[in-house]
Amino acid sequence: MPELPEVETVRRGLFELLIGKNVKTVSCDNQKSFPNAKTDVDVFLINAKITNIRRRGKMLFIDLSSKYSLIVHLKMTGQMVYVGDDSQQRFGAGHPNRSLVNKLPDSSTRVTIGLGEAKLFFNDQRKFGWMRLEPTIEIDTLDYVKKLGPEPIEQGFTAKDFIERLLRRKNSNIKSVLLDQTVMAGVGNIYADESLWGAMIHPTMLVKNLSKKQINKLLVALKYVLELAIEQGGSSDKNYVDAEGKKGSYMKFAKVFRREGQACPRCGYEIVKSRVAGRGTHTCPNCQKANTK
DNA sequence: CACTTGACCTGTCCGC
DNA sequence: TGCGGACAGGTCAAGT
Repeated sequence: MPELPEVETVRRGLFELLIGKNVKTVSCDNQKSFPNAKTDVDVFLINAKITNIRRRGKMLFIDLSSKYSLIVHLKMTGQMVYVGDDSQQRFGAGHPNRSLVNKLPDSSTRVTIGLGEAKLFFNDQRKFGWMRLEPTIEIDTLDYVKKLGPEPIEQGFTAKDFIERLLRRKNSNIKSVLLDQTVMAGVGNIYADESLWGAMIHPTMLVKNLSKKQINKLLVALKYVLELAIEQGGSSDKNYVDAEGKKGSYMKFAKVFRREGQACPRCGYEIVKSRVAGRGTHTCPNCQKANTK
């Protein structure tokens, strides 16, 4: 579920809520959600102070004064939800978040981190997500961090870089390359479909058959959708919520994602859903031609 | 090497 | 109303 904009939204929320807080208790009810919990938690997590919250691709790093960091991957259905003393006041009576926050922990809660009066819940319905405790200084050397490509929206990521990265897989279809975290980090199914629509490129087009102009247009479209989605607090098609339990509103702006059967906002043709790279894929068959060039 | 499939899990939705 | 199957935004391993 959560892609770069969703994870970034969670990061910003956690940054506001968690910095300076001390971890007091940790409970984990699913071993796989926190594999090294047993061995390291007592020493490096309990009584540690939270000093920073960072993001890389779809991963979160919660840095601690113990020189360890909690690395979190939300995968499809993960949530990091903070509930403090003031959570009830923050959301007035009748606000949907008030009841959501009230219900935690729930059946999807895998890890509960006690922070004095407040609590941080790692919820994950499908149990694909995980958190691990690792020495902060070693994060960049971990295989699953090291292999990540650059962030498409970082300062200094140019069209030249983009072309160079894409061409590493020139014989592949463009959608699977956008989803490849080693090419670029952070793009998932929603923003792959949305950016390809924006650039009027069919997802099955091979990278080598794209013109330079099309690739430039794709980068502009990709940055646009990612930045808009961050502004909108991400996309909540289903499970996703931010650090306060709020849903994101990008889906209101989505042009094709989950809009099969509706009219393309650009040309009025009916949006279709197909399968590309093993994923549900949404396109406008008129704006995005599969076989040009 | 590139691509597909299945696996990891649970919940929901759709058709019968 | 109940049941079975398909499907869901991520990633990895294994197979073709």
